[in-house]
Amino acid sequence: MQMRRTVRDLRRHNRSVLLSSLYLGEPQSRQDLGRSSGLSQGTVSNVVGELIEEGLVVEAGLVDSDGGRPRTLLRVNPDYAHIVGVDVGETGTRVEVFDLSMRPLATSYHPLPSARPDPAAVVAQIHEGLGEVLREAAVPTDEVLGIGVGVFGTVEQGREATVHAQTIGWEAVPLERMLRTGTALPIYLENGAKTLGQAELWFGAGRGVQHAVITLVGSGVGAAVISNGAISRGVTSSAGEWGHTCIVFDGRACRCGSHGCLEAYVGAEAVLDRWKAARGGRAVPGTDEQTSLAELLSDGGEVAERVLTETAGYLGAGLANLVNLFNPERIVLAGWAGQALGARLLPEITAAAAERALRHPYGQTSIQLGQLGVDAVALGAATLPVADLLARGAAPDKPSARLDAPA
Amino acid sequence: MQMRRTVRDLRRHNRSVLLSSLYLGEPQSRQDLGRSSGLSQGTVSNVVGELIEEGLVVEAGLVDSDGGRPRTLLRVNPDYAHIVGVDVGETGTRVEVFDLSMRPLATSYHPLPSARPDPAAVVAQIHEGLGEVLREAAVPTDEVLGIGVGVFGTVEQGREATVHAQTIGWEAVPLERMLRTGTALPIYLENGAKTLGQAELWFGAGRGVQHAVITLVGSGVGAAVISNGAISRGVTSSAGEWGHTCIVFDGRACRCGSHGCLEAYVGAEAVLDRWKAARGGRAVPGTDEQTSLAELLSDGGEVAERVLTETAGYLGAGLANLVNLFNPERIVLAGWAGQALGARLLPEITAAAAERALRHPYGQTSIQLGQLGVDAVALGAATLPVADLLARGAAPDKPSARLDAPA
DNA sequence: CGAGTTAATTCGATCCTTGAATTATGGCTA
DNA sequence: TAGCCATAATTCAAGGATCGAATTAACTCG
Repeated sequence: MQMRRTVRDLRRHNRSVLLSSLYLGEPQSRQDLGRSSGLSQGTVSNVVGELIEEGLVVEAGLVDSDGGRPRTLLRVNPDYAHIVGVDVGETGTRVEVFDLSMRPLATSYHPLPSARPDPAAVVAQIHEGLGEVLREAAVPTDEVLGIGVGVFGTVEQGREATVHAQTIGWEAVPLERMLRTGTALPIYLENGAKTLGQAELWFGAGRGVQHAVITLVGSGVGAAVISNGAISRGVTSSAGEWGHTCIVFDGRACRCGSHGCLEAYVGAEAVLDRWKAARGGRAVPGTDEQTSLAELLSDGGEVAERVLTETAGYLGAGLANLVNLFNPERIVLAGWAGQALGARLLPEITAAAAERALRHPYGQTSIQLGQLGVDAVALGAATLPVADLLARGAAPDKPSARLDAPA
Repeated sequence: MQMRRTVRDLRRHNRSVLLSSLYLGEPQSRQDLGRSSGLSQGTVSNVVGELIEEGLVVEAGLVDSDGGRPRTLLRVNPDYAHIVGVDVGETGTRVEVFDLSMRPLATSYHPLPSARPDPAAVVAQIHEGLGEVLREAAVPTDEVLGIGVGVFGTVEQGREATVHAQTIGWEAVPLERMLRTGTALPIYLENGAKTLGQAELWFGAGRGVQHAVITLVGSGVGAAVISNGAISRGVTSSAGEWGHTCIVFDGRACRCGSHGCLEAYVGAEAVLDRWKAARGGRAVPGTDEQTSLAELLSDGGEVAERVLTETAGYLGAGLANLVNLFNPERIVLAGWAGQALGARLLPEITAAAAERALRHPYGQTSIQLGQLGVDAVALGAATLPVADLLARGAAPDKPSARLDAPA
């Protein structure tokens, strides 16, 4: 039960409502805003005036009517600020700068030095990448709204976010504090699966949806659960570990230490393992997981097809569980392996899910492929500072960008 | 993104905050309220004055201080209104009246005439029970805040709530409209597992917790997921169908038509089936499910123990899935079979869950037995009108109960 | 070029919260 | 028993926000 206090919070909230509507929707006139928000014309005019004066919103053309003053369309000013998105993946670190409309302006990528990287090395890479992209895009630091970081492992939010990644030996790594040593910019840390989910929610296959699950199938398996338009985090932000739900009681061993996890059946590594086993132990073709999976998908032989059919069954069962537990409007199959498998097997996968889910909630769900590709982790990370901007209705500090307004 | 509008919504919201704090917490003074809500003394005084004038809140004694004016404690007036809670279960219909503090005043129970009851028959039973309990408790209709109904099956909220219950052939039954024909009181319809969850959340094992899952194990298996202090519903309110998540890929047939559902392993009926199979097909002792399960728990023989150990394993795996997906602070094992199994097997169950859940989220969760028993479905149903009262900060219509206040 | 139409702004009325000052209510001590 | 002190609760002017009606702005059409 959050508490609102003074009449000023009202204004903050209404700014937030209008700003969000402009950012997430199409350009709108003041009239449209009034109708959709329920605010009176006068108030909309007033608030919008403030936003324009601060440079957050700009007028964007007129739409002519058949007689009558044409409405002026409004949209968020893409040049109001820039945002940095960072994707700390299992193989490397990608840093990107965006303008406020999420157009990418510059990118940098550094592969990780080892499979079990030292946190300090990762932090150094991020700082380095940050300098590179800001220089390349010629963005001064004080025009950056904030830095969003999507990282593998569990991010525990608190006074200072910490990262847990059992598989590579990170235990309560104070990544936020470590990052702060190299920059004064606001830092937002979040699990990579969740940032990708946020990206698909705002700009991809989940647009406009209030209840969704964005699944992420790569070598590992995860999910971002969106409930009432917001990501579910649970008490220590580790909700959504779909990959480690048990789907075959006492089944195949999983790298998490348990048995029968979904990841141990549909994660890319697991799929290839099962293929290898089905080939009587003969190594699978391909030089890395991605090419091997491509080989499997194009093999066409009886053994490969059987492995794929089984995979579709397991994945369908996993999706059916999501349908039954969360009753979402939409399920998005994302992640490199998910996209690859889905491109070929989506009919089989949805059929397997339909067979196992309860009829009624299944009928309310559409299962789609992700639209943004894997790079979307950095994009999603960059949405974190923006989400904060929208929620506050204003940038944290900058009091007002322009002072050349009439007195 | 809900939109607040005028400055009056502010007042409504602050009323709601103070009222909720008084209802859900201990009696508090105006000072305490100010501190916990962040509102100024003056506003608290003002709002509380209104609430007292309307009869919603009463002063409840003084607490003396060491020198200085003693604070007057405030609490919600238990006699401000009454609430009716209805439990439409698979075997019968229970109707109860409560005062606002949820003290039960009268109860009525009608067993269902058949295993596949006609909706009209159920509605007639409810109306009948409603008349009975109001008469017995001598509560006039206009003192009833509303009727909460917890019903088996899925309740789809919309303009008018409808009920889907695949297993007994109810398809989009317009129960709310049917109930309205017999009474003018506000009606709140919700799935029974969710109302029980609400009861445990407010008054039982989930008190004060923001992220919880209340599981309900009876003949069927369900759950209520509480996220940020509120029940998760999903897009058509059918979220939480934990019983029909797949836990053994292509395992035992479930009555939902799928295979390997959790319910097909740990639902009371399924447990007894497995016991029967383990006895080589010999019927199990006991006249009904409840007594049979009690026999199983007290049998002590090797076969029975094996069945119980397996049950603990399956249930633990199901709970581990909840831990991984929802990252709750607390999991409550409720429902008659859940309570019975848990009373004896909780250590085994939690051990099985610990073995399968991710270490970090599991460490954040405590798994407990339900505290309220099965009758809590009606209690939870009765909380629905109260929750609405708290959210609005006032009763929907009644403008002001007392007019004998000073001008 | 003026009438008609629709968009946006302006401004007084109303409502709410804050924060300081004031009033209320008790214990303690001389 | 009277007066002082401490704490609780109320009162009230100031500041801020929204609404709604009236006004001003901008454009089309005949």
